[in-house]
Amino acid sequence: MSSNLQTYGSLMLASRLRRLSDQLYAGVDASYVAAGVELTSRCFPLLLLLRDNGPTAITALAAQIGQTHPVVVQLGRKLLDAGVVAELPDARDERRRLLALSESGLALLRNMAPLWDDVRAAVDAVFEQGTPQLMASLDRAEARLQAQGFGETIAACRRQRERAAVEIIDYDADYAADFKRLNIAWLERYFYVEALDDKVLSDPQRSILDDGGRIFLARLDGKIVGTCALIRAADASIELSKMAVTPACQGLGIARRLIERAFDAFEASGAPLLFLESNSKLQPAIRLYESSGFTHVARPAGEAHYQRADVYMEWQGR
Amino acid sequence: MSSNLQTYGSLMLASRLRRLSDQLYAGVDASYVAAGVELTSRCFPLLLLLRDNGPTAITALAAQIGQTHPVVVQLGRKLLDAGVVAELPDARDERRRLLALSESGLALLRNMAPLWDDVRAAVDAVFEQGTPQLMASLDRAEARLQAQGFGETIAACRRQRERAAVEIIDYDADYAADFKRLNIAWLERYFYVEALDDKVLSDPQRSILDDGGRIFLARLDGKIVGTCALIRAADASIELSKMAVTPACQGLGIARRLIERAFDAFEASGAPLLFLESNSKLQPAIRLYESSGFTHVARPAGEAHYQRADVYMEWQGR
DNA sequence: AGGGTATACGTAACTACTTACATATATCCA
DNA sequence: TGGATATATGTAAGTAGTTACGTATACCCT
Repeated sequence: MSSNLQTYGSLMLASRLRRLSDQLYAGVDASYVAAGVELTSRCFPLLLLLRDNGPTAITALAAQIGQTHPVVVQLGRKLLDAGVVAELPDARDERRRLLALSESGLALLRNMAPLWDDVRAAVDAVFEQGTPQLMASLDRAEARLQAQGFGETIAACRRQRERAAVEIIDYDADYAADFKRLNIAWLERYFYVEALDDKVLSDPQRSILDDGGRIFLARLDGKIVGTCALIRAADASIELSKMAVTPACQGLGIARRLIERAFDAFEASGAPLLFLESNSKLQPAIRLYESSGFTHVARPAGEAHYQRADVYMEWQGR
Repeated sequence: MSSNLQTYGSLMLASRLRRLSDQLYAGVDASYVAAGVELTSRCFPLLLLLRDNGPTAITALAAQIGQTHPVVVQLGRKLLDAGVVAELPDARDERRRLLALSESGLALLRNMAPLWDDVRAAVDAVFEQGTPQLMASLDRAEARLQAQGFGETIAACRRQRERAAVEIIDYDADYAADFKRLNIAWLERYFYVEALDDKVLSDPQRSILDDGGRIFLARLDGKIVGTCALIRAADASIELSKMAVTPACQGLGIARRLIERAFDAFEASGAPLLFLESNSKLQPAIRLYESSGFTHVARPAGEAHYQRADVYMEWQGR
């Protein structure tokens, strides 16, 4: 036997649910026709709501049946024609038009009771006692999807997968181009490339590593997507610098993991002080630094290394 | 809080499944757009089938995705335009047109793998570990519906309910009109009304009951829907007669229950013989008599009561 | 009080299906 | 072997929903 949709599991869930829904609708409609009911099954959610909640405005109905308001407008027309609902104005809001169940609508609903018993029994037959669990599952799923749409849920899963797939690795000469590319892109995005930048970025071996500094890289699927560096200052203190993550991979916690790795290296080095320089317009970065244990302190004597630096922070440990 | 669809339980299942399906489709499509996939999620069932089953004809694909063939024709056009499938003729059947996955289609599917992992993870998140049960439930429901459509399932439930709601009661003068109506309708449907019929049916009290006969009625929701009678013959044997069930209520086992009640009465009466006369063209009725313990025997001396009678049976007990 | 913004409803156009029907080829059977 | 019947595909029109947009009323804020 060749493959069919069942083979693909939950990937094809939407398709199978749609098909199931269509079959249920068709069956119910057929049984209504057989019973001489003139309206289709799609009309009854509306009628039941009107019975139980009294006269209701179009958009309120739409929200309750979980569909858009044009559906209610169209259904409403049919129901008015059939005489099972009446329309009345809303005294307090002239934009509104209330739909209300008519006498004949109420009579119709009373007549439906035995038919509906049959429908419920048929659902139970189809799901073989699984109906309560199914309904509970549906309730939960609807609540979940109300809180967070399915697209966002997928995006969250993607982020989580990528987060797990990101590795933090040590610098290697093979990555020189990546290191430069990421930092230049960052500079061009937020500032401009100063003379010192180009010197440092073009030869990280001499400008950072040979002095006892460190460079860390974040790798996702073999591609370098983030970096940061520890640079040894003249007085043996260490500067956290060259922090950059590609925009496509922001929000995956990569910066935080780079910093954590830097903290490990700093602590192992025995250096007396870890500081950083940044710019006040980089609020998300600064919040990250603050939440990682950096505090704003007065800059010690001496000039900032870069023109863009108007923020100075020192690390207090985790 | 006012009612919403959850309140109505499995009656609104079709509506809720449809809504859920739409939300899932929309979410998946959004994630495809975000990932730069040009095709919509509805295309992929087809592509997966082509990958796993090789070149396939239009209607075969339609059957496997569970939709009608025009869908496949339309989808196929889109997929051909996109270059992900190719079409080829079927050497053995010139009516057929086979769709086959192209190289770029295969490449596309390979690229989808991580995205689909996210979709599956998101489904699991939405159903909170309930996915396996849900899929099992779906499998069962689909199998059930394939064996018997939902409309038929509802009809079967209706029959069962009505069967349970039918009561067999004793005749009462209030029901004289019903008794006559049912029998006349039956006669006009299959034969014509003979002189003796009208005499018997118009005054059952004198023609049946006063001789020690019995009449039983089947009542559904207060309405008389079936009848049968025991008529005492001149030689003290008893004839089962006047069996009629309204067409709308046939198939509910009403005739059988009427007969069973007649058997009870016959046994209580102590009469020596229970027989019936019928017509060979009433095959369903005759099969019922046969399965209830009646056997065909030679008619004893004497004429049949009615012209239409060409079948004579006697009861051998249950 | 009045001007900008939000909300309620209606309408038009689009999507993803369906059913119904037309046409060509295949198959079966006397 | 040819004629009836069945099957494969295509096409047109209908259905149940959607999004996008227009208009009128309500609301909010200074």
